Amino acid sequence: MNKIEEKCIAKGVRLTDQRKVIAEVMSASNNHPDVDELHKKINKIDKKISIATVYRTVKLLEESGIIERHDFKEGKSRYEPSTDEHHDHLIDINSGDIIEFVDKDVEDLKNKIAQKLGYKLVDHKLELYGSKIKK
Amino acid sequence: MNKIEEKCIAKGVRLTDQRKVIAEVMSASNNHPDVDELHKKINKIDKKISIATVYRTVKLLEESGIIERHDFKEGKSRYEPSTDEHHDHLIDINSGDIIEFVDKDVEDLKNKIAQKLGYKLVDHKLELYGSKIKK
DNA sequence: ATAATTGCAAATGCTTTGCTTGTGA
DNA sequence: TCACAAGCAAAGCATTTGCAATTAT
Repeated sequence: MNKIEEKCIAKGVRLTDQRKVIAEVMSASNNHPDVDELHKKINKIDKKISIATVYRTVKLLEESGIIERHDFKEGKSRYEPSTDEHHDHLIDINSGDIIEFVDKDVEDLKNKIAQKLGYKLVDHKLELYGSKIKK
Repeated sequence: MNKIEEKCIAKGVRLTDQRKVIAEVMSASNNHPDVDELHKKINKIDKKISIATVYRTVKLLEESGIIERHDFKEGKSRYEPSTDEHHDHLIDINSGDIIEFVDKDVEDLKNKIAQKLGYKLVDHKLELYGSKIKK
């Protein structure tokens, strides 16, 4: 059983056949798929799962904190399994590749800034857009 | 003449009556309006300007670097006049208020991280979402 | 003059939803 | 059993676009 299924059980999210397939594909993906990409992969396993179900499930999983949604500079959302440690993203503006990174200094700064402004930090994102430096 | 009109001339962006009104409203706004809010204010000055023109103009101005688009966690874009110095945003999750801040440490860190990952930084954004701390 | 711009309405792309049928606990 | 989930098609919302008429330079 994959991580996402486990978390569904832990959170009391009902596991249907469709959700199991979605959980499986989502767990196996490491490239922040959008709903359409997800749906295509899912349909290779079960042709009958509709895109509406993918939308509903992805929303449910996000609201349960099991996966995370990102809105990079495109018109659509991308998803990834939640991780224990917060990380940020660098998006390659040429290839579209998404690189994850963790930076403690950034995390500290975020909190410090929010506090200075009189706010409790609830969520945050740092996105870097760049082009590869040729060696 | 406002800053946006000035920049249009500097960049060779043709100034139509409609664009002058849009530039004026955009210049006067300090709260990151979305296209609909913009259109409503514009229509108080000139009822005949269509929302399609607002969309086209806002896109043109953004591509010319005269204004900036932000996609906060809503389904729509918000705009603000470009500034000389880069700044980031803290969004009040309760009121929707947007607070701008400049933090040199953050700017330095962004560059350092991109460089470490082998990228030249082209664009970047840090968004903090928080709730006001009661005093 | 003429290439660019506008307004309108229709089209788009992503996402959500109403409704009926199916199903997991 | 029965509240919840799925499939389908239709609707929703922000944004873009084709086209004919208008306008800035």
